[in-house]
Amino acid sequence: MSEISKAYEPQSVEEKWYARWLADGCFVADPASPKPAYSIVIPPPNVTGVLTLGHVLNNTLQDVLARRARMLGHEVLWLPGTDHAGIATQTVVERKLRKEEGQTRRDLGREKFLERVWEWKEKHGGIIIQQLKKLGCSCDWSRERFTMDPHYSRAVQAVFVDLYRKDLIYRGRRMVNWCPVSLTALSDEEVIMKPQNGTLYHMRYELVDRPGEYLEIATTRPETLMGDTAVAVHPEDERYKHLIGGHVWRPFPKAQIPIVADEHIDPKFGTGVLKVTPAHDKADFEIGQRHKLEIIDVLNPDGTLNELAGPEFAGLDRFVARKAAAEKLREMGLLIKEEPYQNNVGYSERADVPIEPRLSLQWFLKYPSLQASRDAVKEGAIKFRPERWGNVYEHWMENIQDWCISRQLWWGHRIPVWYRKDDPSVIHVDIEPPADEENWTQEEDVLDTWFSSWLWPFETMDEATRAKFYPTNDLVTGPDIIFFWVARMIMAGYEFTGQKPFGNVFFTGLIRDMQGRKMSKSLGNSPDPLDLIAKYGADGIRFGLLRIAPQGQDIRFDEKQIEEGRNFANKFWNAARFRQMHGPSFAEVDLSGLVLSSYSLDILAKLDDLIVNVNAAYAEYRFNEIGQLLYEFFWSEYCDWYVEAAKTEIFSEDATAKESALSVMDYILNRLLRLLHPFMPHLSEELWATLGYRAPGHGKDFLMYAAWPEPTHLAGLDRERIVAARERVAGVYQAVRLARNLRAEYRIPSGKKVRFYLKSNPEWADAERDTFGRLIQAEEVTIDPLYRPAPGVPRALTPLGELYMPLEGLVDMAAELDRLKKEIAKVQAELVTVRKKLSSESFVANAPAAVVEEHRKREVDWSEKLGQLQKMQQALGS
RNA sequence: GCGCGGUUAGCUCAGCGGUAGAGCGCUUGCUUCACACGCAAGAAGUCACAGGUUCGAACCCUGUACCGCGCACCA
Repeated sequence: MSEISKAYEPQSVEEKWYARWLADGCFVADPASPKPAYSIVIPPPNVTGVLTLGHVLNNTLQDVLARRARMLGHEVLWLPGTDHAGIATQTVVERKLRKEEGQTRRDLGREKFLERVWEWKEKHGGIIIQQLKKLGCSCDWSRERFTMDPHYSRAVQAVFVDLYRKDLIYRGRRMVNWCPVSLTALSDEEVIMKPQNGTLYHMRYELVDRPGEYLEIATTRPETLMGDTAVAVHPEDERYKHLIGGHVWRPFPKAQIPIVADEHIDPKFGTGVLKVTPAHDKADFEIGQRHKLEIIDVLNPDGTLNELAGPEFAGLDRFVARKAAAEKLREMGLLIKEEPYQNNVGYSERADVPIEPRLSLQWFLKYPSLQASRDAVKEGAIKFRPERWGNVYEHWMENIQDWCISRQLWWGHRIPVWYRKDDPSVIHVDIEPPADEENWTQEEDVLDTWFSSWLWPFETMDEATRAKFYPTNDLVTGPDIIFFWVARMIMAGYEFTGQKPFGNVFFTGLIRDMQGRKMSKSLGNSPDPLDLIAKYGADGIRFGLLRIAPQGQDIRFDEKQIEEGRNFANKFWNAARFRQMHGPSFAEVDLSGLVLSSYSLDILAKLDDLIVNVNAAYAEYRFNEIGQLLYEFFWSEYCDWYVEAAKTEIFSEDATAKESALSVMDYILNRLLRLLHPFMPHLSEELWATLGYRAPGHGKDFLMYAAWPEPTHLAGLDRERIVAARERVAGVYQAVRLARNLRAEYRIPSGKKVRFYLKSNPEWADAERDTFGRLIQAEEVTIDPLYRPAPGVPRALTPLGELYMPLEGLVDMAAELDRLKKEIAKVQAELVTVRKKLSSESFVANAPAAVVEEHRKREVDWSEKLGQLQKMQQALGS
């Protein structure tokens, strides 16, 4: 046991233990183990990802669950890995290519480009995995998976083929969300509605049959009018009813387009007339279908206008074209007015630009196993925490639309479909290409990334692993991906394994900044967790975050909270250091062999309560409460009270008493370190080793494999004695508080030793005198049942007896009288409140006996206090 | 528009039917033999508002206001 430094320095300790755990294979899961299984799969971060505070919270929670499960004797699998993240990764590599080589992916060609992406992935990908290790995550790294591992890729394709054969996958030309930057279709979930300040243009189209008469139309998108193939009004709209069936002139390219009637039109909006552009709006497309309208697509995939828009617009960006079209209308005298207007526009989640509804040929999936998936959550086979997310899930499932699963990207799982070169309507759908491959061309598109991650809980496992560890126990994730990932995993689980993929889903809250804003790179309000780890230690950030992370509630991040975690670690460090200073610790303590002080019995009983409460909080995943419980017990009960009280024994000449107190400290610290381990693994492991503790565990020497402590209920000890001891300790502590109060009231400097007189029965008060005196910085506590205080000596009525603190003329008496007066008024007010309550018949009749009893006691206490104060007032006044 | 959260001490948050709690910050005093990343004492809240249920409400019910989120959306 070497001397340890005053302040905890986490960096070297954390590195050391992480390396040892790894070297010893502590995180490796054994499918052949006879122990009961416990498993979690990590929500695979993007390969391009770097650690955010969200990840820290999320993965700390998983680590807590995994580490506790190990201590409870489970064989634990925490399966890590990363997601290939189609668009994100492709974008990163494309950007790099453009910047460094001035090339586009098309310059390289598909194969060469993909080689580059893999190269990038090997070199820069998965930084986040290294960062998770810094956090202390106990993942089984030997099983790290990637959603484009060869096995995994095959599984993704097999699933596609399977669903195709079940008629759940089909190809169709439909309106999809098109991202003009990423140049791919997106699913509905990848579109975010944002309010936009735009302009509502009022324009007019001339009636073909009635030259000189016009229909007034309001639009936010004049640049698409070249694709208009009708105008629509509500069939019952009296203003326009007579015009239905007629035509108007589309100004450019000039053409006659019909006036149709459609229920979809809201007569109250704008002018009640809608220009119908079936190629560029979902609703318009549907109107077009109903009225068999022509579809004129005037946009290129990249959001510029094409030649169908006319030579003066072709090539213009959609937003430039908007102004140009409005300008042209103005020149033609067709623009009536422009007004500022706010509407909601769908944005591409990734590229952060407005998406374009676009008609294109895509692959779609009818979601499988919907019923089973809905029932699972509704009936509790899968439990969402907090439960309210179940409603969100149910609502989405109820209104679910087919999933557009094809993406016009290169990085991803290529769709296993081949078209015959001589007749593309003949298709081959299989994992394997057709035998005469040269006569076929493979589908260019890849699959949506989520079409691979929805298999994550089981396709990451081989058969033996799955037999042992699937279904997994807990999933920890953010509610923002409930549709993207959670719901789809449940469906995939039932569809492909016939089972739920996990039993519990714990949704964390979002971490926000102090202004309540989402953390984001562009705002620059997201602190780098690695900086925080360097500054406060991984255990500090873990504990700090866990303590403030309530159940599924958003969290405002404040570095102060992390500081608190670090301080807690430091306090632990010093508590261990204090223990270590007083000689070698006892690895295993048998309480029944010791003569225990009242203080020891009291703290041991509190430890039992702590274990019970911590277990109860774990059962409900109330992590913040666990943190709170540990903090309070350790800091306040153990350090502030027990250790301070036990110093009497520790510094005494009585070797037996000293050993008893030190043994109890070992007993407590031993269990406390185990309880702390999931939250602060490195520090607890270090102190476990420093103090030389061992515990009956699960075969390995590390704390991380020590058994989870159980409450003993102080078995084997005399119950009555415990009760009496605890009562006495409570009395002493209360007396200490009152004495300290007295000192502070009279502004006695903390360091000043003071003489106290205790008018009390010496028989037992004497036994606690040393400890009592120590706790109140007494020069001496004189116990004298016959003590006669001089008039006006400040006193406190304590459970130990009347305590006096002679001031020896150091205090200003006038100020003292003044203070007493105020105090008396306060006590009188309290008395009134209590008496009022007690005089209420209904209260006495209806409230539980214990509550009434407490009020009675309070009444007695307050009146005693009042009498006492009044006496003091008299004494001082005279 | 529909739904879900939130509103408690200066700040961040616990509490969810029986005298309002923690950490930070603030005030006062402490180089007390583990710890100033500390110790001790303290000030500080009509628990958003209005009704209701109850002997009793921050907590349950009904509304209102404001903040946030999700879903759906009208050009």
